[in-house]
Amino acid sequence: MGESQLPGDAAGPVRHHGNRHGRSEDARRAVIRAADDLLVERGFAGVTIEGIAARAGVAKQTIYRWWGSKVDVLFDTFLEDATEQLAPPDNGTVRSDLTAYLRQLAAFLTEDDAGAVLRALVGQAQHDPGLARTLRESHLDQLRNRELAMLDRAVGRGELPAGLDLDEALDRLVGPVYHRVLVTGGPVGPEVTDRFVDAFLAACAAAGEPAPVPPDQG
Amino acid sequence: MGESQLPGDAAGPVRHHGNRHGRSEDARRAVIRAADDLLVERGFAGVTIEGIAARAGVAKQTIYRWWGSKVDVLFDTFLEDATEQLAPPDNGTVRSDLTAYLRQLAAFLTEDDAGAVLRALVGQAQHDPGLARTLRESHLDQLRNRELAMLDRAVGRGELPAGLDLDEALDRLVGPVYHRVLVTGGPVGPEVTDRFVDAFLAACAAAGEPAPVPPDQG
Amino acid sequence: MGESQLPGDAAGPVRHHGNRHGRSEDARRAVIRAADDLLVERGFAGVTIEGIAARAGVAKQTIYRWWGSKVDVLFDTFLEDATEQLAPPDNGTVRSDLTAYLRQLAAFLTEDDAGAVLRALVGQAQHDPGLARTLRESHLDQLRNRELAMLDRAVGRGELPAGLDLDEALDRLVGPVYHRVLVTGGPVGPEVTDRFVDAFLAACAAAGEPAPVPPDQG
Amino acid sequence: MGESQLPGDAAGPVRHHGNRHGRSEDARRAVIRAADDLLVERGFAGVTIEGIAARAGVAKQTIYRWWGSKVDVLFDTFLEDATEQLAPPDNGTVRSDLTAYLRQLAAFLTEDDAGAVLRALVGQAQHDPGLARTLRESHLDQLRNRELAMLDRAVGRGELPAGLDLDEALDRLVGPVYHRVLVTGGPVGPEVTDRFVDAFLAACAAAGEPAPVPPDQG
DNA sequence: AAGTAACCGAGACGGTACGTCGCGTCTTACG
DNA sequence: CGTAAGACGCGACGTACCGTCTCGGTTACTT
Repeated sequence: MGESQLPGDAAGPVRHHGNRHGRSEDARRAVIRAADDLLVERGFAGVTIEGIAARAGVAKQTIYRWWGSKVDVLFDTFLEDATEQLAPPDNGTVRSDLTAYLRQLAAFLTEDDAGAVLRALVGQAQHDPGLARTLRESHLDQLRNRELAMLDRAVGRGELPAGLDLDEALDRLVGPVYHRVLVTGGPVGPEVTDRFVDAFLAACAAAGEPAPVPPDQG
Repeated sequence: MGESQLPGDAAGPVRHHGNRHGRSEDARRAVIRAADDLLVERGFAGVTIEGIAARAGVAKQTIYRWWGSKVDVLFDTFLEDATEQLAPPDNGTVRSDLTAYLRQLAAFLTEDDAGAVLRALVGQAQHDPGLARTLRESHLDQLRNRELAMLDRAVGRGELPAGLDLDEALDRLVGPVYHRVLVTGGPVGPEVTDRFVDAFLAACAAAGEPAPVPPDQG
Repeated sequence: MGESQLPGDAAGPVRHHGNRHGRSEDARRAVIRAADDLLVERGFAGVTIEGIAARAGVAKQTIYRWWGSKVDVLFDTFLEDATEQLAPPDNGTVRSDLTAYLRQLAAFLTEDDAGAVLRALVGQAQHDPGLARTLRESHLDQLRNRELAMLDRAVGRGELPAGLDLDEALDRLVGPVYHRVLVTGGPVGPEVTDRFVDAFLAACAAAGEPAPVPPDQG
Repeated sequence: MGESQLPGDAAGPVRHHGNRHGRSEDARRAVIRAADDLLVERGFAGVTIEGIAARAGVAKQTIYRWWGSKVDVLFDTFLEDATEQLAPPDNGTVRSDLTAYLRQLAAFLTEDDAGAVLRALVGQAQHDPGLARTLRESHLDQLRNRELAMLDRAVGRGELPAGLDLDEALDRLVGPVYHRVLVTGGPVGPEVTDRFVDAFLAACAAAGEPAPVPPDQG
């Protein structure tokens, strides 16, 4: 999983074809493109190594040389178009940041091709602990850190209470969105995500004051 | 999907054996049991029709006669042991109900065998819209209705504001739990779920009053 | 093989249907008819117990109750229409008897439905010694005896030499016909079979005299 | 049927191993050998693609890649060991040639493993016109041509009448042998085949002279 | 007239083998 | 040395029939 060895990123236009100078960039892109297309056209089960190879005009061995499985290829497919697509913003106010980000997240998950890939990967991760780990380490953790930074900026600005557990706060924010997308299939339009932000901010505001509803006595 | 036709339904010791009167109850249970065991022991990929058949001492054709796929079998596996396992309680107070339920939900998803099946099904549903639909219609909707009733009781008692959108409220409650389980893999122990309930109640309380933090002007 | 128990042959029109008095004649005929049709329409491989049962509107068990296999059914099929179809004639002269019989045999094997069944059975008998034995004992031996009697009559009339080995003579007569039908697929029209008879008779005639060509000295 | 594409043809140690240059010769031989063994040990019904694959240590797909059915494999099995096994001799005299050849043929059909394969193929050909055609075109016709040449040499030497229909003559010669082997199961030892030759030669001799028995008047 | 027993249809069952698909590994020839 | 090509052993797929079984219904001989 995730054993994809990227080619010489910095080295400029390395672009060979059946030679001794490193992997073929053409082949790499053809594979990723083919995998993406197949996922969108035929769904996860329709993505096979043989299918990718045939569609990309590439030998199976070439795929196995650089990736470990079809999930690995999809993973690169995902990284290719999605890495910077989900950028927690920095607009200056919590409300603005959060509403913007949740709208962006919802749209990404439901409308973007890369979002479809992510859903497929998260789905597959339920069957495959190794993939789950790779997925988190290679992507979700970075994203999460950027999301946490967004919250941290709000704390710095005094918009969120200092003692807030940012991890849990984040789950309370994005959790409902993921839940609708992955589990209920319910709508996640801007009105919905905006209200999620409202509720989140209301809870945070209340947490900074004496709780108006006394805790459970039992 | 979900094309399993149950036999003698409600009552009566209907216990046939492969004749014109319907399917063999023995075979049905052996299949479901085998699928469950295989999922727990070897994971989703380790569940195969051939494997189930061999383990259950049943012919493949018998499985194909009554179920459409391994997912279908797992679905019945899930219904078998989980239908009543997740019962939103009615303890008399919101806080008590919600903390109890979220603890129960988290434990189910992370510790119970049926929870493992549910995670697998939700994962597979990401690749299979038909399964997603069946899963919701056959199970998740009922559960959700019971969950909504739990919230509704709290509204009736005046513990939650009357104008609350219960659907969104529910997503804000259980969403963070599912998110941790399905996406981040973070912990969902009682302390965590209790704090989720705290935050939820705080937000609801605030919603019933003039908001102490003014909404974003932009 | 050949375990078909025929019903009370002599007892008149025994014709019941789901009772305790013996097998259903309707079912028996429907089965035989279905098997015959299937053989002609779809060939030997297209004859299956399930297919016969479905086509005859009969339960599989009914077939297994009275026959042992599809070959057994075909066997009855064959006996039904072919037992008396191949009757070595008694016209008074060898030449007449033999030409008539060989023409009849060739036509039966190549044109008659029952001939198709016989070819199928002989074919199957190559794979199945048990069937081969049954086939000979139940049918071919009787036929052969009638054929031998035909030759014996000719010997009695002095038309064939007294010392003739009738078994070998018969093989020299019908063997070429079977060979063409079963092996080469060559034509076996009346002109051909008539010439076979000519040659046979010529050899027999020569055997009654001093051989004009001296035997090999080596 | 007979769609087996042979590799390196005539000569040269072409010995590849499952690459772009053609099929694996090892696999081909293992398959043929396994099929042969299974036929001899368990009969035609005991020959299955799965059985062959297992015994040969070969994947089913490899068999299906190069052959179309078990009959196809048996066909190659047969060609492998039998092509030159039946060689009509050229000893200089008809009697010598024919007695030798008929003995050889009878022994081949009744004792040789390849003979068993041929019997199975001829049997199967009764159910399968395609196989019948292939069998004739791929093997029997060549053999027949060699047999006809043997007779033709005798005609050239003046040992057989010039006007003889060689095709029919051949059927009269080998037909009785095939008949015994395929139909009656009667013995075909040297004494028997020698007498078949005697009769054949007697008929031919008589055909060259005024017939001592006048033809039928009716 | 009721009971009973043999045969019927239907069809589910545990199996074997089918022919296909995709896996991941391999060997080669080319550039 | 990386590539396209593709054969290989392997495992699982979903299907077709096999031969066995249990069932409820029908019918005609008991009693």
